[in-house]
Amino acid sequence: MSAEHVDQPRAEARREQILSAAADCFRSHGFHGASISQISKAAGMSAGHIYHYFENKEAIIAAIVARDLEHLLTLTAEMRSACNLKEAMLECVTTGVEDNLEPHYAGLNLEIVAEASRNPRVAKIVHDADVACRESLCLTLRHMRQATGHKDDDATLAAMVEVLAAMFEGLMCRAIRNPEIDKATVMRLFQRAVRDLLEQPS
Amino acid sequence: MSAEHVDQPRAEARREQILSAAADCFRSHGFHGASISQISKAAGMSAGHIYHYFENKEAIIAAIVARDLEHLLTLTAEMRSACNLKEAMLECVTTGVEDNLEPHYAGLNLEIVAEASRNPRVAKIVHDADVACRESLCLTLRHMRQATGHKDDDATLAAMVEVLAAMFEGLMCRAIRNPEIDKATVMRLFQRAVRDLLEQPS
DNA sequence: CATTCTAGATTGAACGCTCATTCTATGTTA
DNA sequence: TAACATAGAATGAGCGTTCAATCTAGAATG
Repeated sequence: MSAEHVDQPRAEARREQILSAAADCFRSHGFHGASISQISKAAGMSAGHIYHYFENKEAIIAAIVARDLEHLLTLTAEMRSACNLKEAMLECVTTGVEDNLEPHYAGLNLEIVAEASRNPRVAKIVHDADVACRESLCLTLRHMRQATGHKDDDATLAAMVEVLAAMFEGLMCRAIRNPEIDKATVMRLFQRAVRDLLEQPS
Repeated sequence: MSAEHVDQPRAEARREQILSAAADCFRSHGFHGASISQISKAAGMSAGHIYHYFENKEAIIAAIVARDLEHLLTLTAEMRSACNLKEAMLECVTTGVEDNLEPHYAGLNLEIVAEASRNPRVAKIVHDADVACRESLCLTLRHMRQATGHKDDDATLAAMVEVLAAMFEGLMCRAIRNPEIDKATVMRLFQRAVRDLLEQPS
């Protein structure tokens, strides 16, 4: 009974295959516009077989959302470890701006947020991930501010996180609303705005 | 043949009735999750009758999008006429923050942007409206900056508009990702960030 | 004034299709 | 052989859309 036929790696690979195909379909047709049949074709398997790996379509949506937000969590964790070196932090802002201006990234993420505004299951995943991100960012920020001699109360710190988050997330809307955006100039101004926010008097 | 049975006001009212019902349905189920049958029930008429006023479902979506963006256009126009009085402009920021933090407003608008990322017809409406908004805001900004002795080139001005827009639109994401957001403190910090951006050296 | 006429408003059933999901049968592998 | 992987047909519900039939209210007519 040693191996006992678990074959987890294969199953996990199959799940990933489905999720990756689903992400593509969701990107181009939205959560409700994409059908199981479409996803199954993109994943190279039959429609029925999908149900061996996911209970239903909503479970696929939830998995996509969770997977995407996990990525965000690792990003904020990376940022925390890099927050002491000013150049590392500036680089974080740079790649953050670039990522959020990427139409593919923006499209799927906005779909997720829109879905969270009406689907309680997705909402819970999004809320929980956001709490974790905010806490991580808050710690990073407090550290940084104390190092530069500022002393902020919790509410102010939390609000700084909110404004910062709004700026980055707003870029996703901009990427879609204005496809001809001048990334270089925006980047320059954006970095200055972030710096001003982080260095403003308490 | 004087009256000639045009009855335009009635038809227009009926169209509005459908659009308002559709907005509700789209808000709570998304563009593709809401069905014509749902919309017709919410509008108090039969499903078939909807097709006397709209060619198909996509035309309803397009009308909702156009209607919403028209509202945005009048807002930027109002802002232009108010930009000289500092207090009027600050008030614009205040209501702008409040509006974008409103979950109802945020939900429908994010659905629109997400749809624009994949539906060319909606994308065109959104792009055109955004061009108009940016131009209006750009004029307002140039006016304001010149009055305070700054001289900016077009690219910088356009980038300022982008960062400003990103900040406001990002609030919609924040409203949904963090339902317990501390509006008052965010408002204070947000206003300061906007002021810093508008007064920064060229 | 009473009537017919008429054209738009409105309904609700019907159509063809696609959806998400289930089920059964077969293939594969160890 | 036993257990899992997979396909593909079947199911019933719901979709967007069409359409023929009815209603309604004002204009025209006598």
